[in-house]
Amino acid sequence: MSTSPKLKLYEEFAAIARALGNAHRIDILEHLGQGERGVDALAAKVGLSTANTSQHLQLLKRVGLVESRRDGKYILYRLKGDNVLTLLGALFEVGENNLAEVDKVLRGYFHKRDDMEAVSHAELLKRSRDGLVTVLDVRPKDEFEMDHLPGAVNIPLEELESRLSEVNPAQEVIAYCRGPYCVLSFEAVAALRKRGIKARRMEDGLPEWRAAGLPLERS
Amino acid sequence: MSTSPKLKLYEEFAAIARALGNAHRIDILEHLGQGERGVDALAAKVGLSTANTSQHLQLLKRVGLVESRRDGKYILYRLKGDNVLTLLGALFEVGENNLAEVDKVLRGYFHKRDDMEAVSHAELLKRSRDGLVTVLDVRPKDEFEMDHLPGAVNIPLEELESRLSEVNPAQEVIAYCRGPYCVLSFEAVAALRKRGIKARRMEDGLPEWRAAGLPLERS
DNA sequence: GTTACGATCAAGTAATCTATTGAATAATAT
DNA sequence: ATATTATTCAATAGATTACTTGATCGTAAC
Repeated sequence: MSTSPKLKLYEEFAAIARALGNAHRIDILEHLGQGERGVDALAAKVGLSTANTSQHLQLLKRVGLVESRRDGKYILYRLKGDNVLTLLGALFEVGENNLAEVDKVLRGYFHKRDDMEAVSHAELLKRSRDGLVTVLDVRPKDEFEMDHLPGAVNIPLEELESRLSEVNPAQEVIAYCRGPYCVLSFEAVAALRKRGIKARRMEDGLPEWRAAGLPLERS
Repeated sequence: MSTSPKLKLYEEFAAIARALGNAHRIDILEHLGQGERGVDALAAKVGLSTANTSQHLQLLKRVGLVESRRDGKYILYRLKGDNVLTLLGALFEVGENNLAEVDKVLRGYFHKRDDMEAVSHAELLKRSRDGLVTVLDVRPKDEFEMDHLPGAVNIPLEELESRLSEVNPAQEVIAYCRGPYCVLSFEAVAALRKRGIKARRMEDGLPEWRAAGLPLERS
């Protein structure tokens, strides 16, 4: 059995899986989910050296998870198609359902995920259109500017404390962030609630919103 | 930043991905998709030593992709929930769409996949109920006996040549197998067509059929 | 041209993964 | 009890992976 064609195929699939087999690369993919990024910018976001980030990106590219284009002296990387997000979603779901460790981290750190009943895209859209809620984008300013939910207000998490007056305390706040496990929105909801402001999280993040074909704004 | 909680979480997800990062383990998962199996039996199917298979299985178990139970002196492993199949499906899809290598193998070996327009579950079910087609299960006898599509005929691929007379040449044959990349059904369709018998493949395999909640038979 | 900057490459080290071997358990059959 | 069969454990060698460092290459600005 000199490597059957099936195994050859599986070897290719396994290579894709291996590419997902590193926490930093998953982090990189989440950031790319926000939109195109250059290597250096990404490196700063994920806290790795440029060279290292470049290598991770090349690996991801080799297995077809991301693609790149040159823009002047920058090389911009982006996710290659929506099925990458689907794959990540499937991976997260298995983890959340099948791995006790994940559950522990979620419950322990993320202040009990279920407590913060997540708001679905549909509900957010409806209540936002009716003017019933404040949609809060807690990502850094540069990410917000590239793309955000329609009508969203941007207060990066670090500034939330100091800019609390900008939030209308009479309305419920729905916070969102990069993805389903982005810490920022969990923290934001917790902080707002401590101030007595009604707050919930959107069920996932901007990339999933975009993948669902829902409208976006750019400023 | 002493490993943020997000990275800790991603590390768990990455561990799951790494578990999928080996062709043999994907093979094992495909076989487990057929149903519960003991270690030795599996080892024989996937062509690995018992010890090695055991280790792979334990790894898969550690990350929540499979679970096990004892039955007498056997320890039976099975997939842990349907989302594992979903994850595999997502992985396959990314590979098929984004990786040129995969496409090459598919076209090269599998006699041009698109040529054999795959039959959907719904179409198979309908045409089978109307008695218009022969549903052919080309997996080994033991797998067939555990579970198979209703009304399916079992002729393992190796026996197809010699048992060709059992196939009604007036009807179209729909062959299926273990999963979307199971070689057997591709081969079977090719062999049948060479004999002038109309034949197509089901779009994927038995595990996906079961996961879709469609009826099964046991003999 | 020269300089600056973003990105990649090449080489090296420590850590991890794969498969093998042979020994150790665990349950059943005699 | 003892033997048998199924599975796991422990130790190991060889391959692969992650990250660092410093050199190199491409493009744009001066």
